[in-house]
Amino acid sequence: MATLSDVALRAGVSAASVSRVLNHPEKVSPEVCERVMQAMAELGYVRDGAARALASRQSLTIGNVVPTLGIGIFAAGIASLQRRLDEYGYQLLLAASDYDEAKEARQVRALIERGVDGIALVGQRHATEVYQLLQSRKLPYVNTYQFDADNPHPCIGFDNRIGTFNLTRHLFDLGHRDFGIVTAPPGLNDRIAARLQGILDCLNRAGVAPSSRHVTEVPAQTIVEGRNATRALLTTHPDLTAIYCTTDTLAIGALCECRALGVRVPEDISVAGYSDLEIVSQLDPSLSTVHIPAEQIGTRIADFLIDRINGKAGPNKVELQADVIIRRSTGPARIAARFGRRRRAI
Amino acid sequence: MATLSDVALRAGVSAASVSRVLNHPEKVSPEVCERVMQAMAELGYVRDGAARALASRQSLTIGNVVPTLGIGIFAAGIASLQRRLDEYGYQLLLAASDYDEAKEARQVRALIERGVDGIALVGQRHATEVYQLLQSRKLPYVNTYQFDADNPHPCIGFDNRIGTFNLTRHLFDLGHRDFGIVTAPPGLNDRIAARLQGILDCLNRAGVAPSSRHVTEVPAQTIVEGRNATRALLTTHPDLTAIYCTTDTLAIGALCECRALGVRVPEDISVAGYSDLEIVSQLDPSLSTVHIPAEQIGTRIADFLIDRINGKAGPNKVELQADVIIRRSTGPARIAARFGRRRRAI
DNA sequence: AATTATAATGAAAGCGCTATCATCACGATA
DNA sequence: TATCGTGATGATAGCGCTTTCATTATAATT
Repeated sequence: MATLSDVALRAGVSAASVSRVLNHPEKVSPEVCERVMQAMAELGYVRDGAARALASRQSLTIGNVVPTLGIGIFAAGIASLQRRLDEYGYQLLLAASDYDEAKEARQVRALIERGVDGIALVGQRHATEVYQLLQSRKLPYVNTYQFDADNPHPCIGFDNRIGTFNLTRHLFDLGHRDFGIVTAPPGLNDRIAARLQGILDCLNRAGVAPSSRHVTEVPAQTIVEGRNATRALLTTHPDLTAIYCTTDTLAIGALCECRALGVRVPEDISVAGYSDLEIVSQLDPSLSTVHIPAEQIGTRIADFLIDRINGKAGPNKVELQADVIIRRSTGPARIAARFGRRRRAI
Repeated sequence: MATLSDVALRAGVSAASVSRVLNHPEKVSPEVCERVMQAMAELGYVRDGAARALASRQSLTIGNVVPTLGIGIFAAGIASLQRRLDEYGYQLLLAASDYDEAKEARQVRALIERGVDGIALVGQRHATEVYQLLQSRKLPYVNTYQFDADNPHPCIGFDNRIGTFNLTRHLFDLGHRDFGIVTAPPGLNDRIAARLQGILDCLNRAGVAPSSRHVTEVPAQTIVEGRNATRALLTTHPDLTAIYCTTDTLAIGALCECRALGVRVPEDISVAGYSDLEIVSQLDPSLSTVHIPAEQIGTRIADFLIDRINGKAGPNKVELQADVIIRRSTGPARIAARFGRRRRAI
C-alpha cells in the first residue's frame, strides 16, 4: 500500500509537504498542492490513521458507551451523534455496558486504549476508576441523558425528575388518588431513579398515602414485562386508577395488557410513560408521556466534546427540556360507580 | 502519561518483555510477568492503541456501516455485533450512510483510514470504489441482511424474496385477490427490492392481474408514512382486501390507520409486514410478518470477520432463515357482501 | 542596494509500540 | 567434558505520520 513518502516521491516533494496538504493546505502553494493531490489519486493513497494518531496525539475518534442499544431512545441519540461527528470529520466508537458498572469501566478503558479524543457516557453514576482515568488523562468527557446542577461533572441532559413530577401532578389533578407504578430497578440506573423520585415527590406533596402507591419493579424494559406487571397490578389492586411506567416501552405493555383485559384507557385506567418513542403518538389511545430530546442530545454531545478537544471553553453543563406531552391515555379518574364494571372485565 | 518504557524501567526489564507480557504472556517467566503487572498497576499504565496498531498492523477494531440507526432491526443487530466483538476484545466503529451510496463510500474510506481490521456493510449494492478499496487492501468484509447465492461477495443474511413470497402466498390462499403494497423506494435498497419482488413473483405466479396490485412508494419508513399510504390506498381502491408493507414500521402505520378509519383487521382488511419488531407481536391485532434474525446476524458478522482476520478460512456465505410468522392481522378475504360495510366505515 | 519580514519547503527527530534477531544461561545429550 | 538445543531476555529497527526547526526564495521596507 502506498504511504505518504510514496506520494511525496511521486509528486517530487518532501513528506512534510504532503503532510501539509493533508492537514494545512493553506500553508502550501497551489502548484505543490495540485501535484500532491494528483499523486495521491494516482496511487490510491489512503492515510494511515494509526500513524497519524501516534504522531499527532489525535485519533479524530470519539467514544460513546451506552447501557444498551435495545432502547430506541439511545439509538436515536447515537444516530444524531454520529451524524454530527461525521460533519466534524470524527468517527464514533460505540460500546455497551448492559447496565453494569464494571463492564462500563472496562469499555471506557478499552476506548481510551483506542485513543479516543473524547467520551460520552450515559447517566452520572460511574465507577470511580472511570472518573480517575478520564481526569488523569484530561480526556474530555460528558455525562448524558440526565441534568444535575449539583454534580461536578460535565453533563448534557434534562431533569428526569421534573417530567414525571409534572405528569403525575396532571394525573392527580384529574382526580387520581391510587397509583400503580411500573419501573425498572432504580438501583441500576440514575435516570430511572430520578423519574421514580419525581412521581413519589409529587405524590408526597399531594398527600397521597404510601398505601395508595403500588410500585412494581421489573427486571427489564420490555413490552412483555410491562404487560405482566400491569396485569399483576390490576389484579391485586383493583382500586388503582392510574399506572405510571417510567419508560414508554413498559407503558406500551400496559396499554396492550389493558386492551387484552378489556380495561378501557383512559376511561377505566389512565396510563403514562416516559420517552416519547415514535410509536406512542400513533397508538390507540395515544400515550401521555415525557419527550426525551434524544436528537438534540446527540448533536450537543458532539459539539460539546469537539469544542473541548479544540480547547474552546464553554458551559460545563447544558440543560435540555423534556416536556410533558398529554395525549389520550390519561383522563379523569373513573368514579367509584364504575369500579364494578372494570372488575368484571378482569 | 506512563509509556511502556516507563513500565519497563520500573519493573527493571526491557521494553520487549513488557510488550511480551501484554501480548504473549506465555513466553515470559512468571516472576517477570508478576513484576511487570505490578509496575503497570502502580503507574496506571494504559496501552497506546495507535502505537500498537502502527507497529502490529492491527487495530483490534472493526467497522460497520448501516443505512440508519433509526430502524430497530439494525440497532438490534449492532447490539449483538458489539457484544460479540467485545468478547473477542475488538471494538466497534459505527457509521451511517443514510441510504446514500456516495456517503457510504466516504464512510468506508474513513473507517479504512482509521485502520479497521474488517468491515460489515448492509446489502449487496455498494459503490464500485468501495469494493475496490476493500479488495485492493485485502480487508476482510461482508455484506449483510441479504443472502444472494449468485453474488460473488461474501455475505451473511437471508433471502428477502422468499419471505414475502410465502406470506403473500398465504394471503392468496386465504382468498385475497386484490392487494395494496406499501414500500420504501426499491431503488435505494436491495433488501426492499427483493421483498417487493417476492410479493410480485407470487402474485404473477398466482395469476393475479397487475391491475389488482396497487403499489405505493413512500419516501421514508415511518409509521406516519404507513398511515398516509394506507389511507390513500383504502380510499382510492376500495376493492382491496390485503395490504402488504415491506417493513413492519409501515405495517404498524397501516394497522393504526385501519383502526382510526374503523376498518377491522383482519375481518375487513388483512395486513402483513416484514421485520418482526418487538412490538408487533403485542399489537392488537398482532401482526403477521417475517422474522429477521438480527441478533444472529450480528453474532455471525463478528465470527466471520474475526475468522478472516486470523486467517481461518470458512464459508464465504452464510444463509440464515427469515421465517414467516402468521399472527392475527391476516385472515380470510372478506366476501363481497361485506364490502358496503367497510365502505361506510371510511 | 541593503536589510528585514514573510512565505514555502525540506530534513529529521520522534510518537509508543511490536517483532526480529542476537545473546545468554542452563540443563540435556553424547 | 564438549556440544547442542531450549527458553527467557534484551537491543534495536522500524511502523507511517506530524511537527519543529532550519533553510531558501520572494517580497516589502528603508
